[in-house]
Amino acid sequence: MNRFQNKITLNICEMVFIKDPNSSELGRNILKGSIDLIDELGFEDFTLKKLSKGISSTEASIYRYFESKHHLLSYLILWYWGWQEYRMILSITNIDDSKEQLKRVVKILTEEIKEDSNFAEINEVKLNRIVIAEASKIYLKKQVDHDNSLGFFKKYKEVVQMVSEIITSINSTYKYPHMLVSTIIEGAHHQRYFAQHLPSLTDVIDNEDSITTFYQKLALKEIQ
Amino acid sequence: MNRFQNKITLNICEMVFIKDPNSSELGRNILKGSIDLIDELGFEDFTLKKLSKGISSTEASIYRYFESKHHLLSYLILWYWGWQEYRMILSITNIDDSKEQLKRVVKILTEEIKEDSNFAEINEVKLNRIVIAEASKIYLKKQVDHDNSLGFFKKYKEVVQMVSEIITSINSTYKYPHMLVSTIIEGAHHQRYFAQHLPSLTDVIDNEDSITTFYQKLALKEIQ
DNA sequence: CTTATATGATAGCATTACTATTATAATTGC
DNA sequence: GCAATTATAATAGTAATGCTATCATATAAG
Repeated sequence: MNRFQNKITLNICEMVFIKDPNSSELGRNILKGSIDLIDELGFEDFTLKKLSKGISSTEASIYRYFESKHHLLSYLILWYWGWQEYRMILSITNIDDSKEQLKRVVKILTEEIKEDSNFAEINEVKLNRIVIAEASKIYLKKQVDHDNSLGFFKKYKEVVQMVSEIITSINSTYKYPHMLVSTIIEGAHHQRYFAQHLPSLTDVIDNEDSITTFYQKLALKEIQ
Repeated sequence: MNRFQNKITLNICEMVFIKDPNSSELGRNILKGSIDLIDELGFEDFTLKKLSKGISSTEASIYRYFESKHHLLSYLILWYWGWQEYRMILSITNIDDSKEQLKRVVKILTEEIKEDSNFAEINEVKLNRIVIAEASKIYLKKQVDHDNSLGFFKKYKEVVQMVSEIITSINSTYKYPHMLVSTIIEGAHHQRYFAQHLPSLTDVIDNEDSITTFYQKLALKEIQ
């Protein structure tokens, strides 16, 4: 995968930011610093003031890139789904069997990210933890419809759509592809979180990625 | 169900409140008022100051019942799971077939609550919407381990455990009962929310409870 | 070398989440 | 029936938050 990285940039919809954080040193510091700090403190205790200190800048400067901390988190999540889409496409390239495709994309969507694949200033391991713990907070808000109209959830929807199409190509009569896919994605995130904090809500088996195994099997059984 | 209601009270673990809100008029006003207001404004815009105005009391008085607004929400969620546990038990009483039991409890956990069954000051229709939109916020926080040790999630775990046991009685070799159950519960909540706000993440079919149908079938197929 | 642009420094403001103090009303114990 | 306790209200206050506004300085482009 590495040899592609300097050839592509992930496009993030301009509605999420005021000024593209990829266009400057400060912008990239904001991205890197916010990922570190949100992962460390959690989104509620994360503030743009703390971030500005961490990257030796000021609150006012950060506000020239993002309208609010909510927008900043939304950007990170959007970036994550763009990245996942990219990984999914790579992983099924040249694979003809739809069932194998499904297994592979479910793996990508449910596995724990364990290494930082060196995408410039983005630490994917931390970002994955942030998505698990914080992503639902961006849509579980009264402003959801407004944010949706601005494209905040575009990449997430594309990911769901892509997997839904694989499912449909396996079983064209299956009625609930989107429901199944979003259940798997959100479910896997919950299970990873539960495994850490509320283990009685899950069934973790050591030395085995039971979460990925569970959802891969579930998907195939469900659409038969 | 109505004839039971004045005979039982749902016990909420004392760690969640300072003073039992069921023990006084003001306490009951707090419960009723907070359900109305959280449902209306969402949890982030809900404040104890606004609540105190709504129920003609003061912030300081509310703080004698609940340590924080987070504790108040936790109480409401805990009450909800106690109520769901009670409904589940009633619904499988005298039903011998485990598969039928599973269908019934999955229905309870995934269906939309449409009528207020008149449980004193609790409006279950609104509370159901609150659980869907806000419940994950109580555990997606850095304090989750601490809150867990105080029993904030006890009822939720009991509900998951109860369904897991039904699953095990259908198929004693099935490896992931808890994972399946928490996937169904959280999944159903997400789907209800998506149907309203992000419909492309789900598959809603009019005049049919596709969400309940989907999860009932999914559960049975999965554990075969 | 002027002018535009990006960033920094500082201050400020309304709101939030919560605490502290005192006053008053209602209940309970005797 | 009255003192003593307890519950609630009224008010004020505090530190932090999320965000804005202003002005100065550094840098870069034309």
